This record gives sequence, structure tokens and C-alpha cells, in this order.
Amino acid sequence: MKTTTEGAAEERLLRINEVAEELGLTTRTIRYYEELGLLRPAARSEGSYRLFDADDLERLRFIKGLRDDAGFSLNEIGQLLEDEVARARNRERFRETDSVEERRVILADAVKRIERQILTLRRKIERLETMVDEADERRAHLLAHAAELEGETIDPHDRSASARFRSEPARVSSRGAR
Amino acid sequence: MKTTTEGAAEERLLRINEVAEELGLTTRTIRYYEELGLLRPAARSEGSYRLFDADDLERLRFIKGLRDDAGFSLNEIGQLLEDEVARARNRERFRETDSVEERRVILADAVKRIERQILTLRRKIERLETMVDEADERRAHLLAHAAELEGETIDPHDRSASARFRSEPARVSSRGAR
DNA sequence: GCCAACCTTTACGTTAACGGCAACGTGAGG
DNA sequence: CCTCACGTTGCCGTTAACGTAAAGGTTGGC
Repeated sequence: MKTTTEGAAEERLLRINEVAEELGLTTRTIRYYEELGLLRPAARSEGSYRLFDADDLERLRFIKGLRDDAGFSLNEIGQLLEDEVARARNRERFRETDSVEERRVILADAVKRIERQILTLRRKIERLETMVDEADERRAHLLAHAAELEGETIDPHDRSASARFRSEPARVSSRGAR
Repeated sequence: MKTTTEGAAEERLLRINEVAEELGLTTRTIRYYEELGLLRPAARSEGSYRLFDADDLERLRFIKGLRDDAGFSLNEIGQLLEDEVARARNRERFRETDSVEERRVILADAVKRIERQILTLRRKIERLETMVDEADERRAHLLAHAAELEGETIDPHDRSASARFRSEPARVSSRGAR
């Protein structure tokens, strides 16, 4: 949380390439996001160089997270960000009003938006968890078979196996047979 | 489960359009998935019409789930499905071999694949949860403000209340006059 | 046997999300 | 002042994931 105090404007503004490296994006991507309206010019140098502040970085990280981790389209991300923009606008309105009632309304609206975001994310999580459960079931099934196999016949010729491992995770690496 | 060629072949095979409507996909999409190798011809009618069985439907539902819910690319989905195909192949090999050791290896491999799938999903879930947490934090913050506001004056004349809110949010972008 | 509805392959069009030039401006150091 | 790495705005290219239209073959009811 940064409150951009006017007094100590210790805000180190970054140029696009620095931002790109910091976040693991390309400059093209960043410009593209701006072009789509996901990001505002932040500021420009005298010679029209883009300059980014901490807020922009956070915003970009947010976008990247939604894109990579959540698999949202840039369009959907735009929606989510619009919500956040509305939230920001509300903050201003919040400060500018003197009506407690209005403030309550604004806050309630903000909360509603955020809760919608959360719900969207939660739905996605739930579906993913269902998939995990299914996969887990298959795994359990396989392990059951494996256990069953442990109790089964032991090939008289095939003593090569020390055969004493339950469910071991590593060391299967040998891709040898071919 | 069904082993594709057992006695009661009461398998009602569906044509592409029926499948499409059932699953909420387009015929083009289904053909495209086949083209990508995500789906095999299942069967063809005398006049080369595609015919789909229950397995195909399930597979398509799986694909759709991964695509819509999880946001995986068709390429990633292909990987996951390949794993499953490998698993199926392994089942056959499993039955055809008489070496206990080999069976063990096959099972271990299958388990490994599934665990990789699960891990992939879990990673995604984790990131999503992080995002939910962040959003939750914002929400809590907002609610705190709201509560604070509740405790404040209801008197419209009271101005001392506004003095308590001095959390300046964002700077004024300084993009200059338009 | 005929026709409409459905299917086939082939192939070009489209949108999203960038990549990668070209042609030119910028800015900090020597 | 010059240089040179970095930046800017076009603008065209590319890949993924389909849409869409053309030119036919197939099915099933009448």
C-alpha cells in the first residue's frame, strides 16, 4: 500500500524495458495491454517515453496473474479491471461526498464488485478441484491395483526385481527399453 | 467401465450434430479436435459419417472442462490426454504381459503420469487461491471502512468524521491536460 | 426414387494475443 | 556534438481456435 505522499516523491519511475524484465513480460506485450486499455499511460517523459510507477507494476502483475494462473482472456481481465477502476472512482466520490448514506452505498457497491470477483475465482477453483478429485480417484484405483499385484504371483524366472516398493515417487527415470 | 467390445453392444452411436448439441459445442469444433488428435474417429458409418459413443462424449466433456473451467490450451489438453492414452495402452500391455515386474513398472508409470496431472491442477488452484486471498483482503479492508463508517456519526452536520478518513489512494496520473 | 436434412472434405476468413521489423526520436555518457 | 542503446509509432506476420462457405456424398421419410 502506497499513498503517494506528495512530500517525499521518492517514486522511482521505470521505463518500459525495466518493467518488462522485472515482470517477465515483453515490451510489446505491455504496449499491447495499454493499447487494449488495460493500462493507462501512467506518465510520459518529455520525449514521450512511457514511465511506470509502483501502481502500474502491481496492475501488470495482477494482469499477468489472471492471464497465466487463472487463464482469463484479456477481455475478461478488462472486465475485472474495470471493476477496479470503478472502485477507484468510487473512492474519489467517497472522499468528495459528505453524505454518510452515500458513502455507505459506495462502499456496499465496492464490496459487491469484489465479491463478484471472488465468486468468479472460486467457481474456477471448484471446477479444478473436481478435476483433481477425479484424477485422485483414478490414482487410488491404480494404487489399489498395484497393491493387489504385490500380493499376486511372483514369477519364478523374474527375480530381477527386488520388489519391495510401495508407492515410490522418484527414480523411475530409466527410459531405457527401445 | 466399458471395454468397447463386450457382449451387449447396445451402444447408441450418435452423429456429430447430436453430440454437438448435447455438449454445447459446434460440429466444427469437434472436427477440429479430431484434427488435432484429441479425439479419434470413434467409428464411421458406411458413408463415412462420424459416429460417437459414450466414451467419446466423456472425452469431449473432459476436454471442454479443461478448456472452459481450467483455461488450458488445447495443446496442454493434448498432453493430458496423451497421458491418458498412454495409460490405456499400458492397460493392454499390462494384460498382455506375464511379468510381474513389468506390470509393476507399467503401473508405476501410470501413477506418475496421473500425479503429474494432479500437480498441474494443484498449482493452478494454488495460484487462484492466492488471488482470492488478495481479493478477500481488499474486501476485509472495505468492510472495515464500512464498519468504521457505521460507528461514525449519522449526523449530517458532523464534519469531524471525514477527517478520520485520510487514506489518500492514488495519484493524479499527471498526464497533463488533454 | 426423390428430396430435404445432414454429413464429408477442402479451403479461405477471423479474432486474440502477441512477434518482429522499419523508420525515426530520445537521452545520458565520453 | 556524437554515439548508441533504448524508446516511439506504425504496420505486417503468426499461431491458436475456431467460423464460414463451397462442392459435393449420405440418410431416411414419403
